[in-house]
Amino acid sequence: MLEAAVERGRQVLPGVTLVRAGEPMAALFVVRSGSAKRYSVTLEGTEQVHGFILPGEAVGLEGFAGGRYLCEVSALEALHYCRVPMRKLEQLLERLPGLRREILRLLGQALDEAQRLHGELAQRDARGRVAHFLADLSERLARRGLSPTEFRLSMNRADIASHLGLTLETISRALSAFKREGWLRVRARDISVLRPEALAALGSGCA
Amino acid sequence: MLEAAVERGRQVLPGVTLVRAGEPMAALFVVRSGSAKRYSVTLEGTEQVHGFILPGEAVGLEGFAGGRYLCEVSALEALHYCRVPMRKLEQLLERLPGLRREILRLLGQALDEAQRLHGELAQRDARGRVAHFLADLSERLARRGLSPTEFRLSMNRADIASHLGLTLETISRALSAFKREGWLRVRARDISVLRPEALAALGSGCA
DNA sequence: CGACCGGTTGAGGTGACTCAATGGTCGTGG
DNA sequence: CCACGACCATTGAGTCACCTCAACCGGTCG
Repeated sequence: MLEAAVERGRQVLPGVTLVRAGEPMAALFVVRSGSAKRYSVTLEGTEQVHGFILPGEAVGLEGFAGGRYLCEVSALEALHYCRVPMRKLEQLLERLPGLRREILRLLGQALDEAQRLHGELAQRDARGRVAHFLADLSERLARRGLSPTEFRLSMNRADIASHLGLTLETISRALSAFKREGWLRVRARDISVLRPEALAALGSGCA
Repeated sequence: MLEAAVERGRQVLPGVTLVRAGEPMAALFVVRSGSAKRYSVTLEGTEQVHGFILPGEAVGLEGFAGGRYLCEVSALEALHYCRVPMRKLEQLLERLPGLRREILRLLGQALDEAQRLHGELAQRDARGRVAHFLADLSERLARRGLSPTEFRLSMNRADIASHLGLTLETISRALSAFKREGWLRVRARDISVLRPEALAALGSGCA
């Protein structure tokens, strides 16, 4: 049943917006490949990046609050995704207790993630935040079977800065510092993690 | 059916912990009166306050992530609450599509709230965060029919500081500054808001 | 070749933190 | 009734991390 409801094989180019804040929540999305950024636009017109979406992750969950999406999501790379229209989703929730639990789990996880991020911003300094960001990215990539030590950042420094509540210069300086200390190799957006433990330590706890 | 499932009229004294991180998620709580703080304990043993719970608000939603609570919740004042055991909740979700939507809405709102907080921490300075905190509290109190301009903070400065990613001295200084400028009257935990517009302006946008 | 965009690096300013002292309020016990 | 201590809040002085502004570098595209 679930299989039948999913619309597969859609794709978009980099820069294309998947969902817009304020639009009615017509469907739930899951990214199959590529990556995206989730952000909102403040009253002053600046972007606030709330997070980055990797393969296997869901898009549009905040829409459950009021039937409308609350964030914009736009592709950072060429991106494949599938979508489940809300109509069908509601019908399926009626019949499949397992799916019910799964959706609740997804929402709970999103909440947990938001909470962890809150803790980071509230407690860590710039280097700690950047270290945590890299460690987190690394772990999420590994979970999808990709290399946790060699990867390419699909977002620019300004996006990372917005997400972490810093400036792009500070991001750049933190990366340079990690490079200088031999923890990373950095070439523009290509990252090689040489000492994952060092990052993890800075990123979660023993600052 | 819903009525029958709710266990009513429970109460606890200030300081008592309602749920603990790591415990199996046995029930969903709703606070009827009083207030509570939601926090997690970091590896170093410090508290990170994630939010404050007012009457009419739910406790324990993050538990959906993995069947266990992720935060501690403890009462700041004498507190009345009711609870819905998870067993019953699952049965009800089977039968009541309205309840299903309601739970999803609650989770979506929690996500929205977390996201707004993220924006605050990432973009605003100390005064802006404190102003937003007060404006938000004021609005939530008003929604419950309480005075939006005269209230008593049930949490201490350290809890506010932890929540906003600041120090307690900075909270104190911000409140004193607002007092000096004639926006507030502050006497220990008693707050009178004299110029709500000024707070709202600082708290959301026109910094 | 030149313009542009994203990223790096430097110099200087400042807002928030740290550390420390003072003040207020409440509950307890003399 | 007052003395005392505990706890919370306020205020001040000095430091430091991050921001701001600005110059520079290296690709890429016309």
